[in-house]
Parts: sequence; C-alpha cells; structure tokens
Amino acid sequence: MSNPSPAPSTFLNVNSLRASCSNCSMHQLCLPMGLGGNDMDKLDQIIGRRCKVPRDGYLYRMDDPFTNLYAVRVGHFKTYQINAGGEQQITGFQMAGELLGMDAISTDRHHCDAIALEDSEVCEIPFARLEELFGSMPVLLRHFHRMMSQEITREQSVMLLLGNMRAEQRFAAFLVNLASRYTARGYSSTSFQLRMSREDIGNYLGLTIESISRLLSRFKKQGLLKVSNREIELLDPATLKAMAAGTEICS
Amino acid sequence: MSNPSPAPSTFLNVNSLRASCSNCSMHQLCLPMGLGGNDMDKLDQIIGRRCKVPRDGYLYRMDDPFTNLYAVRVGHFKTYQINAGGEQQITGFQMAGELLGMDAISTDRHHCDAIALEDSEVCEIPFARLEELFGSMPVLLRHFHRMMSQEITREQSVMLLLGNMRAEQRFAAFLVNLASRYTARGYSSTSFQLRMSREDIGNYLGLTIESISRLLSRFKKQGLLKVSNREIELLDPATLKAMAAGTEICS
DNA sequence: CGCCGACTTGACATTAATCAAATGTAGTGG
DNA sequence: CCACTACATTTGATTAATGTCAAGTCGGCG
Repeated sequence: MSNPSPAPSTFLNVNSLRASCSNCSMHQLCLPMGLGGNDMDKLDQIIGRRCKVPRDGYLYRMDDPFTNLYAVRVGHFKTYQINAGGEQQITGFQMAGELLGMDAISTDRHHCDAIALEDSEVCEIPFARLEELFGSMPVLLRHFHRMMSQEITREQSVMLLLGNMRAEQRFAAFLVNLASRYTARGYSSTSFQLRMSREDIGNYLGLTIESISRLLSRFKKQGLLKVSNREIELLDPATLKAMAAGTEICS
Repeated sequence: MSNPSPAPSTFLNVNSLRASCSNCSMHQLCLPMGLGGNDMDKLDQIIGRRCKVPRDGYLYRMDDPFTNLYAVRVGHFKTYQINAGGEQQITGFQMAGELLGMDAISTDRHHCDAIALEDSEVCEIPFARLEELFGSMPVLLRHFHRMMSQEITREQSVMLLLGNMRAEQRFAAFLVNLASRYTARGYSSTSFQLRMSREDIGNYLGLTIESISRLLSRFKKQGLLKVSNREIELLDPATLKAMAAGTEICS
C-alpha cells in the first residue's frame, strides 16, 4: 500500500547514442519483429533517443502527456495504478523487448506510473512518427497489433489469477511466467534473480508481503525451489506448472 | 465455477441484412467514430453480415480461429476464460458499441468464450479487410488503436479492483461502471436492468454469489439503491462513487 | 398447482490479513 | 574488520473478511 516515492528528479538520463533495432539483441521479440532490412532501417530512423533510467527512477508518471512508447532494452520496470483512495496495484513487470505505454493511447495521457526496478535502458518511440510508418509498413502495423493484443490477453490471465486462484496458485503462476519469459530471452528457465521486492510481488498478486514470504518458505520446504534473498532456483518446474494451471493432484 | 453449458449448436443465426455504420445509432461510440461520410462508406463496404445471437448462444469459443472482430449492435455479451483446472473467470461484459475479439489478434485464435446474455445482434468485421483499410484511413486506424488501448486500461482497472478492493468496494465500482456506460448510450444512469445473473457478477468480481446477494441486501438496507430481481435503481450514486473510488469517509 | 432455477439468508469454516516481534542484509563510518 | 543503522524479510499469534454448506424463499412457467 505504501508507495516508495522514488526521487522525482531522476526523470530521464539521456544518452546521446541513437537506438538501433538492427543491432539490438531483442529485435526478434520487440516491435521490429519480422521486418526486412529496408523496413528496419525506416523504423530505426524514427526511433528516438536511447534513454537510461536509474533504479527507482520514473520512466513516466500517471497523467503525463503521451508522446512516446518505450521499448525496454536493458533492465526491468514495474507499472502501477493508484486510485483516488490511495490504493495501489502493480499492473505488470516489464523486461527487455517489452513495450511500455500502450495504455496511454486512448486518452493521450499515461494511466499509470512506470518505475525502473534496476538501472535500465529504453528506446524512445515517438508514437506520432510510428503512426506515419504504419501506412506504408503493414508488417510493422500487424506486429504492433499483436503486441497490443498480447497485452490484453496477458491482463486477462492476471484477472483469472486475481479473481479465482488461491495464494499458492497465484505465486506458482507468477514464478512459471517469469521462467518462461526468461527462457524466451535465452536465459535459464530455472535460475534467475527476482528484480522486485516481496512487497511488489505481493501487490501484483493481490497478497501481502507476509503471504509471499510464507509461500517462499513453504515451497522451499516442499523442495519445489531454492531461494536465497532474491536468487531463485526452481527445482520442480513441472509441479509448479501444474499448480499454476490448477491441475495439480490434491495439494 | 460451474459452467452453464449453453447449447453449442446455436452458433450464428445469420441475418441477410447488411450492416451499415452510417445509420447505426452506435457509430459515435463504435469503430467508425469520427469518420467522414466517404470513409464511413468504405468501412460499410467491408463490414460483413449482421448476425443475431440468441440468449446463451456462443458468439465464438476459445481456440476458434480468428477471422472477425464483432461490434455489439444490440444486446449484451459476457466473455470468460477457463484454465486447464476448470477455473473460470469472466473478463468482461460488453454492450452496444463495444468491440469483441481484440484479444485474438495476437495468436489468430480466440482466447475466451463469448456468450450472449440476451438475444443480441453483432456486426461482423472481417479483420483482414479492416487491415487493408488502415493503410488509407488513418482516422480509422487511430480510433482502432484507441479502442484497443481503452480495453487495456479497462482491464487494468479490473486488476486494481480484484487485487486491492474489498467486496463492498468492488460491487460499488461495478454498479458505477454500468451506470456510466448506460449514460454514454443515452439511457438512465440510475435505473437499469442487470443483464447478468448474480453468479456472473460474482465471478467477474472475484466473489461468490452469496456475497453479491448480501451486498445487494446491505446496500438496499443502507438506502443506496432499490433492487427487485434484476431491476436496479441507484438512490445514492454519489456515495456509491465514493465507495468505488475508495474515498468514502469511514464505512 | 407444483416444479424449477435463481436468489436470499443463516451458521460455520477457512484463507489470508493484520499485528507484533525477531532476524537477516546491505551499506556507512570508525 | 567491526559496530551501527535502516530496511527488507521471516515467523508466530490472532482476527477479520469472505467462502462454504445448508436451508429456505421467490418468481415464472407448464
């Protein structure tokens, strides 16, 4: 519930390097997926600065005017909403190759805060210029639609998680989801570091920090994983997957 | 949890009338919003059949191949997900002027079931043909992006609701949301009929049918609303809004 | 009239939240 | 290297919110 209130001064630490999709290791997962060399060049030309965001720095804040989408190049982010009563809900954790800011298109203002979980880098994508490209680059447009659609289905999965799953199941689903995203990026699917605090995990999953801590202890005792601070090793991914899917035999 | 299992035979009851945006009362809320007469005609030309879907009939089912988006012309729908363990989560209730099927773009298969809550009508929008229009109709494309983005923000609000709100707050938010959508459609914001069962409401809000029933009784006793079967009259919308926002003084 | 499904209400159980310590960890300065 | 602080995490005891189970009631329809 309590907001960490990172220093608001650290907005964007601009790096004069221009971003380039062609030589970015994430281009198979990110916006330029499937583009030919020619189209890739055109996209490169509109992509703006490559920006560094320090740990706990804001990438953007709720109600900021919307001008850019951001693609995560390095690092991790969290996005969260706050309502009038001060209740906060983390709506996602974003990693390299994922797009931030699509929720702002509908009103031209950002609907959430985005904060870096570690020192990170993003590519700035001026949305107006991206729209100009759409007319002549159907492959780009199609992939952009897929990315928005994917965000919709991701959120639907979270709705299922928050609306119908027990604590244990939520947490298993969370771990399995992280594992699969790291796999897609060429990292180990069983060993990784949590970039977010227990509190952030709990907030995202609709649970308290104490519940997360207890679940970690229990999973460890059950031999499902090893944990040391934020370092995680999944010892029994199959059982975790079954728990997440709700198909585990008994409990 | 238990699925009503509507007759799967009632897929689409085709009506030979062609849909037309120009004379549809929903065009200010729906996909053609803001289009000039010329563009509207072009959109009309690609829009396929106008389809009737009987109450409890499926508009589409999970894993069906994706070819069309659907705009609700008349009636109401619900969409829901089911996971491997059989857990079900209603992800939305759609009314006239709202678009169904955007979650299918990412994989070319529908990610949820869509069922009519009453006898309804939709306009079929062949997505491949819509994409062809995007190149030459930037206004249409922009509005389509707004609609997808709006769906993302809607789902984020539901995440906040499911992750952080108490039962009472969730239900107030649900009622207030319905009221505002009816207002936007020119209907009363204080008197309307619930098109969905208590069970559906509970499922959507992550609560049980008993909780919904008790909340209705309590709100009635507190003078916040009148209820008779599915007929609702909001007597104190201001307090309901404050409850939904989490800004109500005490409880 | 009587049945059926949808809803309501009550009694009780359970899950996860809350409250309260205790412990661990990282960073800082001596 | 160590003491010290601030903060994050773990663990335990208790409570509160909501779920579960079990009757009942209501309304519509054949």
